[in-house]
Amino acid sequence: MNNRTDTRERILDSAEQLLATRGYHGFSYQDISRPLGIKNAAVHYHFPTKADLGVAIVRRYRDMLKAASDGFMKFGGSARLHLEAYLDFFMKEACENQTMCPMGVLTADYFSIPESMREEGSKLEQEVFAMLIRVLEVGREQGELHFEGEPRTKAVMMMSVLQGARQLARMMGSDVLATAIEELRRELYVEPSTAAA
Amino acid sequence: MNNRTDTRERILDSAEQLLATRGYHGFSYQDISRPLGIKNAAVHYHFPTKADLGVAIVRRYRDMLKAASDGFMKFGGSARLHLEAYLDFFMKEACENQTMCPMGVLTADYFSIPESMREEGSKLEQEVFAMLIRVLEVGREQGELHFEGEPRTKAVMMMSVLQGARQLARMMGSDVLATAIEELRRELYVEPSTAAA
DNA sequence: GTCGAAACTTACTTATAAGTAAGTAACATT
DNA sequence: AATGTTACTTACTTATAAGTAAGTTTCGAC
Repeated sequence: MNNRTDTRERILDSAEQLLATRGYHGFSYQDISRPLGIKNAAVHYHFPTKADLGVAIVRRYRDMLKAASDGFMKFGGSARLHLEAYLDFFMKEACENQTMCPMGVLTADYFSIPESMREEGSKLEQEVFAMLIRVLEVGREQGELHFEGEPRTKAVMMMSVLQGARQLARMMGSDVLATAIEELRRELYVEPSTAAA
Repeated sequence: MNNRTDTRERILDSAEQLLATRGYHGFSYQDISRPLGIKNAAVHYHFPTKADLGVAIVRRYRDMLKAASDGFMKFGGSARLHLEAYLDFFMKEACENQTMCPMGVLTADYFSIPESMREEGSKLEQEVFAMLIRVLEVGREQGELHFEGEPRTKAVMMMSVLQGARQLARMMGSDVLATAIEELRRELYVEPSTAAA
């Protein structure tokens, strides 16, 4: 059982990395099995089809995000700190291996991935979106975050910027993502000039 | 010669569409040849390798953008109208067939496309980026556009939002992109509140 | 009317992806 | 000590992608 979980988990780790780097059609079972020193069919044992594997990756990512978010709520949970944690995590993940945002992968390959993966991706998207909106709402109430208009609109802008910048950074260099995140922080944290003077 | 150009151009049209819909690894020469009623090898005649085809698609897109931008300059060319033309074009292209932004495709598949395509993509990126920065600079001087900070930073944000929102719209629906573009316009066109009251 | 080049088609080859069926080693249970 | 289940491996099959070599048609120039 220890061994079982181990191999399964290692496959998922490797596949997640490959998916985020090369997209759904950009890697094969061989790319997973060879570096792990196992056989192709071993991967099929744990994940009969590539669709199963894809779904499992997204599901695990959802679980991880949920756990991280829940864990954060337990510590008082200021909206600003919650957001900071997310941005730090996002930035670190992006810079370490130049991967795409998981939502970026899913939307890029959207019309060529199995239906089951699309469904799982849709759930992830709704959860991330809901989380962001919630943080923005609470943050504004707490006076920690500042923005005009609907939280939903701001959430759309933030998700788009993060995903877009992370992808652009692969081609243009990581400072593009750093610039974008810095600007997002500035917009949200600095109070509008009405309070000044 | 008429016929030559015709088939070549039709191949490019079809391949461009496929690339923007399914990514570089998501389509094959068959997907191109079959609907056109030609043979697989006919595609290879015009584009010996898939890398050649990919490069040609990006190159043609660059040429098209350059022509459109140049054409716009001839008509007086207010920065705001130039930007409007680009946003309209972008929105229309996205909504008609739920394609990705060309830069989105290139960055998503970045580590699994041929080197030659990466180089061509890099040129496209620099041109789009330069164009955007220029429009922002001129627009601010003309008093048509309003934003804080460096034009480069604003350009990074805009490119990221456009690319990110266009991809997210494939999963979440086209109103996400509409919302994002509307918000971009609002930010740029509405003067900051210091001028009011 | 023939020659040659352009624009293909026919008919392959080679590699790889995804998946399966049958067998085996280890270990856990009764 | 036999039995079964888990976690694999070996050895395939099938499909498809990418590319190539050689032949064919068309059509304009000479």
